[in-house]
Amino acid sequence: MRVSAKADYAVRAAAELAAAGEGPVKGERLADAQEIPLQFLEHILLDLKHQGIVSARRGAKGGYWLARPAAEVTIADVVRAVEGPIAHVQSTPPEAISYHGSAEHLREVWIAVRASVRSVLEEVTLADLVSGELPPVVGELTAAPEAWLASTAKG
Amino acid sequence: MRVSAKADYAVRAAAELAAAGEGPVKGERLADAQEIPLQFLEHILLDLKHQGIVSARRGAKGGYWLARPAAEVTIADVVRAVEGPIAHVQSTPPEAISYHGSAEHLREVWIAVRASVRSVLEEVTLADLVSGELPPVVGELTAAPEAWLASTAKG
DNA sequence: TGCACTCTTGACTTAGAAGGTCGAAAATGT
DNA sequence: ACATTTTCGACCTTCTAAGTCAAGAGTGCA
Repeated sequence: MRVSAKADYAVRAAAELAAAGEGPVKGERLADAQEIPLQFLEHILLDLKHQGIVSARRGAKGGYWLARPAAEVTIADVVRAVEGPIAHVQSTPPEAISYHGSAEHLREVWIAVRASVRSVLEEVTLADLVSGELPPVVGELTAAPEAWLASTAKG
Repeated sequence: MRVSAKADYAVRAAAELAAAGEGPVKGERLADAQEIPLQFLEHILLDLKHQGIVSARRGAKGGYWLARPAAEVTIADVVRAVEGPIAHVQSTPPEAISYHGSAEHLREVWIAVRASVRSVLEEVTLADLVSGELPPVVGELTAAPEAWLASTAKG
């Protein structure tokens, strides 16, 4: 249940592209702006290209840009492009696992976890992210002070 | 954003212990009941012991049992015992990361993700899990048909 | 005491991900 | 046509996840 470096980098790079607007942006500029290792970033951008999230052109005036409008790309799209499906259990979608005995209802729990993650990541678009006008669900979840603490009351 | 085999196994073993009640249960019986590799499971149970979630005794009448009542152990406790903190980004708690430029608001998004995961995992106790009477939040999140689909409309 | 039983611990193996290096391919401007 | 710029993709190293193996140490019973 952790967010990989790859996913974090991918979203940051995509945000930078969303903010840049139309023209192609060089990988090096993205790497500088977000302090991401350049070579690693280019692998990530390649993944994003294969998933149709960014486009790229080589050569002197080349670079990367968003293949779709920033308002139509969600953070979930970006994360899935580099990490694969969200909230899989043992590399298997939770609805495809059958639990036995006392753990029978665990499937519902994992599905609820996936749904709750999706409720955030599929609502926030790159346009929301760069404008800072995040959808209501984010505000509701970050309103409670304990949301900002590393550990909760129970430890 | 995936659930490790270790975490899944840990919750299943803990559920089995919760269902078993008082007496010590042998590792082998847990492994059989939940189809978990025995040697791997015993490493996991050791983690759970170190975190004070289970107790153990060696010898002929030995085995494992829950150190606390099943209604006082949440799934979040179990997951944290084997995976470490929930929803960390690049092995760092999201509130400790500072994002620059266009990605400035990404921190709020990751914190919202963590809060949403916690809202499920910290609500469900082992007692809830074995009885099948899951708290309302799970029912709400699993009610929508798309929660049960591997991919959503947008892909 | 001795012994069978079971947890405890550490070393080891394998597979894949994280992160980085290098050379080739392709597009642009002169 | 040619040099420059930048993406593209193969390869390599380090680290973690997942799982195995074998030996050590406490517990109960005869």
